[in-house]
Amino acid sequence: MPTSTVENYLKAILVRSTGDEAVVATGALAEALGVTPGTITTMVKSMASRGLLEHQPREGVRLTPEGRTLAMAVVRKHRLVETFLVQVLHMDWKEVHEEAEALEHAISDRVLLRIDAILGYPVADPHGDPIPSRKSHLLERGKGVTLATCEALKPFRVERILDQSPVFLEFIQRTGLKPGARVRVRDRDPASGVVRCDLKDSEATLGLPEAAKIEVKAV
Amino acid sequence: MPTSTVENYLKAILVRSTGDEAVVATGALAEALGVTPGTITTMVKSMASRGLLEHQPREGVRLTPEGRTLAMAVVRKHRLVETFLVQVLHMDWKEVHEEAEALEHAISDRVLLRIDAILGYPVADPHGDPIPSRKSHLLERGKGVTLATCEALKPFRVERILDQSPVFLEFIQRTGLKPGARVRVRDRDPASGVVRCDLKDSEATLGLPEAAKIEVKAV
DNA sequence: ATTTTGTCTTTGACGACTCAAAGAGATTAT
DNA sequence: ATAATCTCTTTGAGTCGTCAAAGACAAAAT
Repeated sequence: MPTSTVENYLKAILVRSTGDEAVVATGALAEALGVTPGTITTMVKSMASRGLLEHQPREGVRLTPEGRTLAMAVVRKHRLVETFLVQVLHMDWKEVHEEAEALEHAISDRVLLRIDAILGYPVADPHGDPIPSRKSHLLERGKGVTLATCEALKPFRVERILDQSPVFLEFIQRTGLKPGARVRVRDRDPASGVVRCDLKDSEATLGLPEAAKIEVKAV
Repeated sequence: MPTSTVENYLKAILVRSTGDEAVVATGALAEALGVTPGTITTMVKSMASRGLLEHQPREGVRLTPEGRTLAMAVVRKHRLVETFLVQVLHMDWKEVHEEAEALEHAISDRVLLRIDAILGYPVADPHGDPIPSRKSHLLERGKGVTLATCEALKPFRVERILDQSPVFLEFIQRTGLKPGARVRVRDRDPASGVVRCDLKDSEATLGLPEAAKIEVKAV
């Protein structure tokens, strides 16, 4: 039974391990977890000795199958809890991320199953992030189509919000760019870095980096 | 913000501090928390220096008003969570104690308020234990009327189960002696230590120490 | 009054997690 | 090629919660 610290390390590595190599730099982890680089080195060594990951000094870190499975379970818990807090406890979707951050380490599999059942086995959380199934070993990555890259003037639907920070979610809330919303890019100006979108009966203006955090799908 | 260990110490002291003096022996805590006496001494000293309790060496320990308030909040969380797990998640009431044991340290006040509201501000958990209100500073003690002491042949109602251990709850479940059940003591034999009770359409036989763990109220 | 017994405290140590600061490797710039 | 820079690792130290074992105290027994 990993401690909640180890669970957080696993989760941070998993959501950052992209593509084939799936190697994550220790510096990125230090940044993400808010600890000093030395702390990461120490923890990573101990996790490696427990078989949760492989550590190539000065290269980075890669989850073993076991570490990956554990990490997936944590992500699953987190996203199911988020969904539960919104759907059943009617909490504000801007608040639930941090609540789930604590709860994900305290909830047993038994309770999680009940939650899953009550929610009707959802496949995505309120931010549009996919909820891994119980046996899944793959974390679906974003397809890469976002408001920063999608074709202009064609209709899309917001699929997923790739940034959980309160300020950004507050903006999403304000503009109505939540998962499920219909959206069309009116124009995109690389020079000024501004994207203008039309929604059902409103419009939104945002910067390119922010647009890249809103994944969309053709509709 | 106390750690979950400190919260457990506070809770253990609170539920054991009876009557006026409200002094708890450190040995009782060691027993209850499953740690060695030396550990209790160490923790108790650090909690005393934080103003959560007073420690009379070789006498015992007494919560300060601050410690008491904190402890009440933990008990409140525990019992609300238990109630939630049974009523909303439809979990078996025999399982919820240990689940709540973990969850009580991870749930924010915000979430707790939602839970409280959804449950309709209950005043007792599934075992009949009173749920302290948000500002309450008193932990209601058992009135002392139990199946071991109540008048025979008169009708009573089960009010509260004073033992949360799985084996005992399993017995309660089996016999139907759950809070709310109507019960009448047919006879009590001090020589053999046996109490026989009638329920709605069944009967139950139990030992005197066990009968003392079932609080009842005249009806 | 002295010994025994039971309970509580002290001491030294350890594992998990963390930091600050110094050191080592690798990459980029000059 | 050498220096500068950036990133990562090492080292020494600290906190929290824990244990085992040795010591101190007080109440009960003789």
